[in-house]
Amino acid sequence: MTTVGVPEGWPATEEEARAVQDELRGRVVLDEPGPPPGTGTVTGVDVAYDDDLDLVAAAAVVLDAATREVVAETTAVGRISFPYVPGLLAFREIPTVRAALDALEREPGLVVCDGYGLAHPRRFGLASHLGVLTGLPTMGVAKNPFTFTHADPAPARGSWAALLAGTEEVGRALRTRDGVKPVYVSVGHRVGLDNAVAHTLALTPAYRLPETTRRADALCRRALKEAARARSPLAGRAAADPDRDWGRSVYEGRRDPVAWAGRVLAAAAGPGPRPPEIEAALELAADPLRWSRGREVFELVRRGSPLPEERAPRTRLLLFRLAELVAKVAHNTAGPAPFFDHHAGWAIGPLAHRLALLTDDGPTRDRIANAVGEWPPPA
DNA sequence: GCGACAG
DNA sequence: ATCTTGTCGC
Ligand SMILES: [Mg+2]
Repeated sequence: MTTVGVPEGWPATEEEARAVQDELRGRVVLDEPGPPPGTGTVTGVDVAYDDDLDLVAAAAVVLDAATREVVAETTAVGRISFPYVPGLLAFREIPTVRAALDALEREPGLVVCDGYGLAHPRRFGLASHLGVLTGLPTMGVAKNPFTFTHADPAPARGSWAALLAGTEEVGRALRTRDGVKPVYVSVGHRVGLDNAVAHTLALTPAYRLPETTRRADALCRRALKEAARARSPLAGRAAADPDRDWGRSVYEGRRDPVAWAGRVLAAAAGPGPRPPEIEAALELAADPLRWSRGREVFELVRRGSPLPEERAPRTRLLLFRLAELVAKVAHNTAGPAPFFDHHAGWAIGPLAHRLALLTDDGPTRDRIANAVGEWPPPA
């Protein structure tokens, strides 16, 4: 298992990500038929997430194309590199998927992705993107329809209906099992559509989804559980927690939770130079007109925050956590659904308390206590 | 402007 | 994707 961070220069906004797609889309190769089904190897890639733990796990499983037996498999774990935005899935999945592919000791052959390739608003879905970045032949098999409408294919396995963008066929809804919901096949890089459909049928001897994605899906989920367990061995328990109860009462007693959270963060950050992420959270909290941008600030803070196992100063880690909570509370107050955990604000008081106990500076400690407004009863 | 929207 | 028990159907 390899570990990866967010790549240098990785897009941080939707605008940047769309620009990257427009830049790279010209490099897709669409005039190669690609490897014939049943020859060489086929590898499935897939990703599983735990957004709360900021964890992504990817798997690559190489199958013998003729026998469909597993001949190699790798996993990689990384941080969340981008939020899920329809049309920008690749920016969320690719860094960790690439790490898993790079860890392979043998050539992957044709790569089968869990999602779309050409059948994408800008003709540059996950499979296309991965193909351009790796040079490997790629195709996409999606479980759900996306942008393009299609007729319902006949009930027999092998039947299909075109995914049409105007008059252009960008993919096919393909029935892989009799009477079962179709999958959605589109080409990625260096593979033709007929060939992609043939591969999909060759990979679905028993179930709706290709064996490649079934195996990669199972493996990356296992890898995610393993990574989550390694990070917090005690996760999963829910015990009575007096600190949490106190945090709840402090938070819910506030007239203006967002401004309060901002003042607590300001006190905890102390005077002097502050990391830009903290600064952003402070500016967010200070201006009600910005609260609806809480989600973006949350993502900014999350990207900049040190990993729990990193040997960064404890206070710095907690400060970033506090900034995340400020952004969450702001979003929950003014932002559009979906909301963060409704109880996010409950953690602010206890977190500030812990931070205060860790600071050597007496005045800062007092300022934090002051900003919070009350202090937990001694245990 | 509103809703839909791969994983 | 993820949260989760039972339940409807072959
Ligand atoms: Mg997937």
